[in-house]
Amino acid sequence: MRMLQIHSDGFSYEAKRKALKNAEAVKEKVYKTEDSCLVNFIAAETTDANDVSAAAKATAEMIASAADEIKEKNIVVYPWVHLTESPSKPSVALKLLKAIAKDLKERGFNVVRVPFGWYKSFELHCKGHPLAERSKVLDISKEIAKGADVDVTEGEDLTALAAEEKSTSEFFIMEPGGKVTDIKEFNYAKYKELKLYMEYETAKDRTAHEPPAHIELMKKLELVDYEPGSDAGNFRWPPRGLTLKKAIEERVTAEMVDYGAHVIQTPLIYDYEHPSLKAYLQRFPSRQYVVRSGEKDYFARFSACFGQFLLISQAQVSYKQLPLKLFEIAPSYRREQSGELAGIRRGRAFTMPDIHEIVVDEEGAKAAVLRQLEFVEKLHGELEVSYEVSFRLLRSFYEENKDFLTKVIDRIGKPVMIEVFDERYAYFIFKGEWNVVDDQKKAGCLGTIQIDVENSERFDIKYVAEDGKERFPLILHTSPSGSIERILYGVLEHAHKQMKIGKVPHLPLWMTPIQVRFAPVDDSFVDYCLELGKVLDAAGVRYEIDDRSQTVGKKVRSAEKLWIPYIAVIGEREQTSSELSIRRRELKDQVKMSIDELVKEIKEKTSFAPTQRLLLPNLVSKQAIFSREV
RNA sequence: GCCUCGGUGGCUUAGGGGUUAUAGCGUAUGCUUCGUAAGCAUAAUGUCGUGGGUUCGAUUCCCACCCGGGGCUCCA
Repeated sequence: MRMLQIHSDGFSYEAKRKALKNAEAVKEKVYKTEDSCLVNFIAAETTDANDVSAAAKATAEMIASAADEIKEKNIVVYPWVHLTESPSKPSVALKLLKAIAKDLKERGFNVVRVPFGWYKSFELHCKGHPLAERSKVLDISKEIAKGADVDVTEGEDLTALAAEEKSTSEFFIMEPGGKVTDIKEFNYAKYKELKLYMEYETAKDRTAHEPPAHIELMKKLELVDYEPGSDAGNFRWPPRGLTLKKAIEERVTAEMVDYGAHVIQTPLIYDYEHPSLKAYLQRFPSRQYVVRSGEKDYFARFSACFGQFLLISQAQVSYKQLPLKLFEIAPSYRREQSGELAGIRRGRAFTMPDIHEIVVDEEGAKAAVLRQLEFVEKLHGELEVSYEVSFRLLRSFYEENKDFLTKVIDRIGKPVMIEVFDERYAYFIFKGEWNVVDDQKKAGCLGTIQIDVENSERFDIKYVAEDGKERFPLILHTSPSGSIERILYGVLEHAHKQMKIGKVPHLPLWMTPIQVRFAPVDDSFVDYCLELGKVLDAAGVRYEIDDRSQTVGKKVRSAEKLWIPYIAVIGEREQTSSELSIRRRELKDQVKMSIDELVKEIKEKTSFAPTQRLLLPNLVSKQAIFSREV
């Protein structure tokens, strides 16, 4: 929408002849007033078609505030297409103008709407004061992206926010066996981290004075870094970090394949106008990245739900295939508020392993939760971090399923926090969360299992039942591990906590980019290192050779600063004896072993993880320095 | 989005309305060929976040914007 506003002493027009076949019918072709008025020449643009009523409301608001500033009660709404180079269709323009006029009348202004689709003559007399001539531009698609203050039109459902506000919750701790204790009464002596997690969840003051510890670590270890050329909260992954990221992705994918998932890939951007997506989006305040393509706006997905739901809604699904699982490593985007961003704990771009499991009914869903618990617990264990579990349940579901919940908590094997809420503010009736607590006592949610009771209908996802009829299933939304970024955050924060209590920080061996570093004592042993490297290549062990011409002390220091778990100094002794001298980080020792024994030890400790190649040259002298120190 | 603190070579950082803006790490070159956390010497590298303003003069003061930290709100 583009608008030219003139504060005028008097105004008149005369409709001469029709410019459009379907021009408005006009009773009075002539209008004239001597009263002062605010004349608004308005052109509707293509973008306004995205949401005419929102554009109308925003425009009316602009006019009303301008009128208030100049204390004017008389408003003229004048269609004037020539203000824009990308006019909307006439029908959109007419709808917009009518809606603007209606809105302004409701605000108590005297409104004259000049007929649409005519060639007209007009006269006005600009008052010439500083506010008498103004122009305004509105791009409603941008306003849609901003979300908050956009009008809600017919049939839309924005009840989520309101429901969340008035929803009341009860918090308690449930132990294996089913014992329930109020969160304030519970004895946390043996459960320090659970206490921290509970305090975080229920705290009013979340003040932290230091930057999160993982931010410095992620740069120093050259794993991941901010990209200043992108939007805030978008990261770049140099090769060490990318190796780790892919190792985690492949690990989770392998687990999901074992679980029986259909592994897929779906688009990054989606059409705002798609009926199912529209209904889904309107349930929530919008936090999307908007992507403009030609005349249309798309949004970057904020989870894998859309693509997976659209794919499965058009697939043939029989009860025989249930429970049916779709899995995707889904790069996703959420335009979080700037103040919410915190390193890789919370960014605007993240990589979410996301599985949706389609089940027949609530019984099927509960059975699926018990199955999914297994891999969620297993994967979190492999991250070598401590975590706290919580469940959030709708009261009715909680009341009817206490036995089920007890079974779940028995499986978890330690006390968990329970929140029971009275009003369903989102699509789920059950949500499990696996959380890490960082050094700032803030919690970050990794894995999650949710039972979704409303999206099969919204996305028209059906299966054919035994009786040949189509039925809506329930859907479990699950992230087996949480986003890769969040995992790394958890791992690094855990390492930092270890450091603080005097332990050696480390990355889990299976994900660490470099498992072995060779430090030849001088140039002449580089060739022997290359030979040893071939053995590691064959075994799928990631290594590098520090072939820079430096002292051994300095090479060891460099490897230690990168937290490399196995450092092998290679010199005359090693070459002649074929025994390696290995410095093991975690055990803080130095042992003799053959290359085969080294391979065996590493392979045994990482047997559960798929082989991931190192994604940069093995020779350190050939590696660019991205953000590491030495 | 709002409040608040910050941004000085690749990184960490000193400084401050006025001559040529520090230092360490890293990098380059030369020497050193070294045995488990820093070998020696020399050199290069700065539009002091960006844009505008005040001033004889701005990296320093003011404004706007961008980026980062913290907080509020938020976290489908």
